[in-house]
Amino acid sequence: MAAEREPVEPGAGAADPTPATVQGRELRARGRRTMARLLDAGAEVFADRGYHAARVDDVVKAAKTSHGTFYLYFASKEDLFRVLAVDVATEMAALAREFPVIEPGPEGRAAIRKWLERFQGLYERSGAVIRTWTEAEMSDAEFGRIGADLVMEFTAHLAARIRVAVADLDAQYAAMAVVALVERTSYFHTTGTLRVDRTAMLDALTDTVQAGICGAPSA
Amino acid sequence: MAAEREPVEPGAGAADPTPATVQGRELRARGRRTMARLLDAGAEVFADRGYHAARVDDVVKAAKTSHGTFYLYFASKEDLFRVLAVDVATEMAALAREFPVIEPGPEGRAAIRKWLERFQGLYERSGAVIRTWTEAEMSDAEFGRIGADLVMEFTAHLAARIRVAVADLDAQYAAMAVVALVERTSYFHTTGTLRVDRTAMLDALTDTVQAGICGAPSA
Amino acid sequence: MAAEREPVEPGAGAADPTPATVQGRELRARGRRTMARLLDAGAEVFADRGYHAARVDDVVKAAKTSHGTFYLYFASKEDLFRVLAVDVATEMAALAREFPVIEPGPEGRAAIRKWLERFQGLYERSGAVIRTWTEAEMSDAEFGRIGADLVMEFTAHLAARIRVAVADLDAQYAAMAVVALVERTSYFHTTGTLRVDRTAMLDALTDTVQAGICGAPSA
Amino acid sequence: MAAEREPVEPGAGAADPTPATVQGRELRARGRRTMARLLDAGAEVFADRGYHAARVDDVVKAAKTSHGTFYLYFASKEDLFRVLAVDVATEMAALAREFPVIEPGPEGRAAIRKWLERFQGLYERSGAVIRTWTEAEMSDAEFGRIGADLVMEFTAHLAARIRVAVADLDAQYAAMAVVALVERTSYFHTTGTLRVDRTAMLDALTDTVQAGICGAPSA
DNA sequence: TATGAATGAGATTTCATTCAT
DNA sequence: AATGAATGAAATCTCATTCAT
Repeated sequence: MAAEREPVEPGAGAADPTPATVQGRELRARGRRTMARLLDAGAEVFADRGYHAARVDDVVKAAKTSHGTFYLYFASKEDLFRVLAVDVATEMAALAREFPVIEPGPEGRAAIRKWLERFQGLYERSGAVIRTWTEAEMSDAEFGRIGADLVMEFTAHLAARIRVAVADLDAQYAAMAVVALVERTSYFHTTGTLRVDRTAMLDALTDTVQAGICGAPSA
Repeated sequence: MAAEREPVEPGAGAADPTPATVQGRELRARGRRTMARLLDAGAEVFADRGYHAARVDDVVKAAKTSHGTFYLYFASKEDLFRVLAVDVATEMAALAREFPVIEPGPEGRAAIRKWLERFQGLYERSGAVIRTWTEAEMSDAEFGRIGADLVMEFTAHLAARIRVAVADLDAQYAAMAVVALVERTSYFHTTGTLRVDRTAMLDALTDTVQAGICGAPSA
Repeated sequence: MAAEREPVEPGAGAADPTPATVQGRELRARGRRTMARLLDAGAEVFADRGYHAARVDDVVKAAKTSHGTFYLYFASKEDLFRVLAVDVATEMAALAREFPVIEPGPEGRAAIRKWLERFQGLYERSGAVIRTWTEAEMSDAEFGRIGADLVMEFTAHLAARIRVAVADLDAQYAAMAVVALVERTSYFHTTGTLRVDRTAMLDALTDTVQAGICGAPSA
Repeated sequence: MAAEREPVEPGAGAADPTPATVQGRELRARGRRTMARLLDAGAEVFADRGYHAARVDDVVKAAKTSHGTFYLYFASKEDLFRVLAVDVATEMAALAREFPVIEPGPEGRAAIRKWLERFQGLYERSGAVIRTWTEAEMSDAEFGRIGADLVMEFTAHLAARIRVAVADLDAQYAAMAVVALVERTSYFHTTGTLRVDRTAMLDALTDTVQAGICGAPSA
């Protein structure tokens, strides 16, 4: 029935916390606040219950607003998720571009360590969204692509850096190994599957990455 | 939903492909065949669509049977998943117990390589169920435990073996690293996120594990 | 989300009161009865309230069944209406094919009169569906077509018969005039807009048609 | 819906394009312009989508104004429609009063022809509103009455004129036949169901009316 | 043992109308 | 006089589970 509504402009841009336009409407200050509340609520609810179990009702309750208002800002539950996902993916990609060239010695170690710390921070905040990508069996898988694409981009950036460091290693593979290591470690840590001290974990991770690529422990 | 039903005897045992008793009923030949069909169908459908998107209707269609029959064998959709999950978890645990002691040199390499190949095979067959654990936000979270428990057990076994090999390394951490590496690599490979040749992937993985633990590449 | 359900086979055939297959399922006796109840209820509710105001809830209440059941037989409210509409359209078309050759004299008159009576009967039973076609602004107008097509077919059949009777009259136009006259008269009568006795109305109508085409009153 | 609101002064008068007072407020120049825009937009949107499918949102967008403003001028969507409908009904009634006495011969023919042309013009402009009356199943049916009343009035006027012309014919019925013929023909023509040239259609219509009432073609 | 049919709670989405500035 | 934002009742549709044969 709905049929002839103009095609809903996909969620929103990305970088801005709250965009100036949604679904063709201009947003004023109040509207922006409301949208921000919805985004926060969405992130929280998806984190708590996962994509499927999350009901729009939970989101609007958390945002202290109404169903009607929700659909003023997002075309659907999926749309909300997409906005959040694209945001996180963008942040991740930016972080990947800042992955340091791996060098032996204490300076190299410090650089890696610092980067990992940032990654872990991001994961702690947005891990729920990231993990939900795995529920990729969402509508038409058109969706799981966001996750897969990100992994590819992420890996590519890392591989570029690693190539600089060690020529005779399969950089592509190494990059993937780093991604696997870092992501899963953060995953196990954040979900509490593995109870390790955060600092200890980051230290170990740093050593592994450096050693794994430079071929020898830095100590 | 399931609400107030008397506690249903949990799905089935584990090792046997199809058990002799379900929900208090004896199973004859025909019954066993039906159950087997349902299990196969379940594995396939969960693999294709993920836990939430999988409908009981899809399962019974794939098994060429009816809704009524489904509930003769399983107390619920969750019950079916649990049975499948426990099966895989059991296999995984068995595999973990056979993780070889890591040794330098070609023999060590061969042992690792062989083990990894088996893991990869298992993952290829049952990865869907494994990945679905990540949708852990299922009812009562009582469910995500299966996955977390398995990871712990798996890691523990590996750590035990590693401890034998290299005393002065944080075995616990190393084990987790191996798990992360192996699982994610298989994941990326199976889902097609990263297009690598299977053999090349296993070779690289083998090297990494051996080097990572023994401190030097085997060549 | 729903996404990948097999395309819903459009309603059903037409001529049979209740078809043997819906949405891929075979129908047994009980199923047929239920479907028949739903069709009856639908016709009634659409008649009472019109397409838009009719709620699925009204239909299932009238059919003494549940929402779930409704969607077992029809893909949507629109689907139900389409089935009813196609049924009526088919009956109408059949009736049009039986429109008599218009002849002067008492026999001609009797033939016309008899046909009009049948038309009026059909209209009385199914007028609600027919009138609803005017609400043609339903999804994509793909729908109003059923009505428009029927009018065209109807008119074409009549024109063919009229051509036989009077060569020098614009048969196409005459046919349309007859359609207009007959349909609206039935409409005004059925809705009570014009309170005329049924017999008187049919008599007058008969005279008009005969006179209009043969050029002179039959008396 | 509207539920328990105090009775709102019915939309507006009728004859004036835009009245000086709405809902108790005086209208200045700007206000009048806004109201005119809303009326135009309403006519257009109702024509395009029909009463039910028309959303207030469509109307305000077409009028380049806001929801809030809409309710400054109309108590409800229904109110807007009523205003439009009453306007058209008034025009129609006026037209009916001018229906000529049917006389044989060229002068009679010309008079009829002229009148029909005016009718057709009006129908072309306002047909959408007229057709929407058929969606009479609006709230309380209090609404379909407008249409039915109009038809009655229209028919009554015609009957009066016809009575003058031919005493021994059932004038009441003849009038209805004319209404049916004229309205449906215009309908089929405007909606494109029947593709006939406008002039040809009017000619044929004229002949039919004259012949139908005077008993013989004018030629 | 098997199955087609039925159920109904619950999830998403729409849109006329009101509010606050 | 005007407007963007908010509201929430109501409608459609889905699907795990139970029933009756």
